[in-house]
Amino acid sequence: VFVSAAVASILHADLDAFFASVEQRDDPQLRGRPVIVGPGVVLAASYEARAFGVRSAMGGRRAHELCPDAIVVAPRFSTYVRASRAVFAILDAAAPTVEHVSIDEAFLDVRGLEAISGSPAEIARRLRARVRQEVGLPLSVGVATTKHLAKVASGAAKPDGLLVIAAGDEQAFLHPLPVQRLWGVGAATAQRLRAHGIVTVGQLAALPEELVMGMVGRAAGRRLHALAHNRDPRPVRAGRGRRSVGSQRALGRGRRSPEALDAVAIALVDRVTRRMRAGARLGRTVVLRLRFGDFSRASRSRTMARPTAATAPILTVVRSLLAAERETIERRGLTLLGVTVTNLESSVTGAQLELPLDGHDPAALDTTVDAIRDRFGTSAISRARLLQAGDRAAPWRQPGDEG
DNA sequence: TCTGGGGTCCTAGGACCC
DNA sequence: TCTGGGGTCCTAGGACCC
Repeated sequence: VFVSAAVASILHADLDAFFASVEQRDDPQLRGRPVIVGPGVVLAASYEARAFGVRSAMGGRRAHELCPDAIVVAPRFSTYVRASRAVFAILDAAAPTVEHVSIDEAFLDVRGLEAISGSPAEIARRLRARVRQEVGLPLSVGVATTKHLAKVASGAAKPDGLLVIAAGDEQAFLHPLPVQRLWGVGAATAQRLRAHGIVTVGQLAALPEELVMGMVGRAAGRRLHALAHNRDPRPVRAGRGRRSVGSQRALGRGRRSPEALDAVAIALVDRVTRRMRAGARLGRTVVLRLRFGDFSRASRSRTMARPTAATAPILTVVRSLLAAERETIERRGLTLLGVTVTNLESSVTGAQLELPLDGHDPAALDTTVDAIRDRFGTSAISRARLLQAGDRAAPWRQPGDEG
């Protein structure tokens, strides 16, 4: 399906400096002042702190040098999750198709809502006002014909702004921007383009696709060329599920005994499997992430015969992958250990098989969907909707399979 | 600047299958 | 004995994003 909206009706909603804004909301003394959510690496910086050059992912020491007067507060993740849920409740009520991208970001497709809710710009204005009034947070919104441009627009609208790129104005907006503003262009790709004298989106757009592919690789080149021309066929997808669940822990420089490492592994596996069970998800591939004493990285993975969310089999795999690296770890030291489970599928396939697929009885379907929600929680329902819509990509177990 | 924690997608080679 | 043409799945690593 190639979705290309004739009018700008895709919204990208993005909470400004999310963690830092929540802290300023809850402590009036922090308002108007540089706030860093830390300590250690900067998780979020208020706009007052950003004015001094402080950025997220920056080391705490560097941040202190740039902005010695910043107030550093410890993160309160459960408060952020609550705030995020309150915002998403408002977004979910505003459009039938809302794609949750991360804790502070979402796409909305508001096509066809003109008669009920007004123009996309009016919907965006109302969303911003409601989030401000009801949750107390600044929300920036970009409106455009594609997801990519809506995201670029919300970025340009920040802080606390709204920017609508009308159909037909795309190239004029896009072309003067630096290439880094394109989705998927980071330091490495920007450097490669700069080596060819390409700095702006306009310069990139002037090149034939083959040339761009030669500079940055096949897939990336194709995507960049399309984005520079504002071609982005990705539709807004309701409630897209996550593809992996992981947890990791930095270990510092000190040496750890195999027993201490095993204790960390147990804690990581426990965290990951708990989250999988809470989300009714099973996984088949276990990835062990390692970072050595010199900060080089490696990953080791193993795919199991059957998907699971149980602690024991996943811990067994993690232990065996870890044991195979023992010598390397002893030689080079270990500064980070992580466990990620991918190849996820929903654990509710048993219930899915009970759907009356050939009956087309809406009442029976509703009953089944309600039953699934009661047993497995709302996270299972997005999957059921996808299947209802005929999503062939969703895993579909055969009746003879176990589980 | 000595370094968090959570993710996504792509590439490439090898094993294996018909 | 040598080899076509099509494919899937797994593993490891890299770039990127918030």
